[in-house]
Amino acid sequence: MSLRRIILRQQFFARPTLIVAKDLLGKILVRQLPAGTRRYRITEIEAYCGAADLACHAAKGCTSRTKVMFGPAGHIYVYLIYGMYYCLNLVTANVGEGEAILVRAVEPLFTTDEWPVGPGRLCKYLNIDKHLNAAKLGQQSGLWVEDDELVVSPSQINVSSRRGVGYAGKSALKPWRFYLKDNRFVS
DNA sequence: CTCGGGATGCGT
DNA sequence: CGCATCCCGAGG
Repeated sequence: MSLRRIILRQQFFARPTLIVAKDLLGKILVRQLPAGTRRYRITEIEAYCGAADLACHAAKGCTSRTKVMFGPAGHIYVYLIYGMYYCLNLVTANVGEGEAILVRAVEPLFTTDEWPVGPGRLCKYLNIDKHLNAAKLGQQSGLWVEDDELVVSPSQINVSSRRGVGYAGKSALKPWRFYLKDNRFVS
């Protein structure tokens, strides 16, 4: 077991989104709340790749909602979906590109009955809502990502099309969902 | 202003 | 498969 807890900095996220996505699998999402600090392994994510990606909110342009995605990497983009669930995204790539990664599922690294699988449930259990929107990952926001030096090789990653984006035409076919093989905390 | 629909989850 | 529930973006 590890344990050098190295916090991933802005530079980690300021790279091509598909690269960041694969590197993010297996990393540790940390949530710091008054009740304590909890750690979760990232097991499932999706890449959303800017204006040309019709499934990406950025395809609608830089609006009051999407401007966070167009801002600097390493920031948090949270939005409300279906009137009841929040989705957690981590901004990637360069300023102006409008790219981000949706965190869909994590594995709790502590004893719990939580089942933070699916973007809505994940936000529910980690107490993530619109107040975190536009914040920067780090101690200040109580949400960050650590590298525990676990190595995830490409052979341990499964790839598929993204969930719930059938409306996005050709973009819906992009193989931009990534999840850990042999991990039951996947949707 | 209205209106259609959504990066979901849960119960049937 | 239907539905809850509300914000967003498009259009008048």
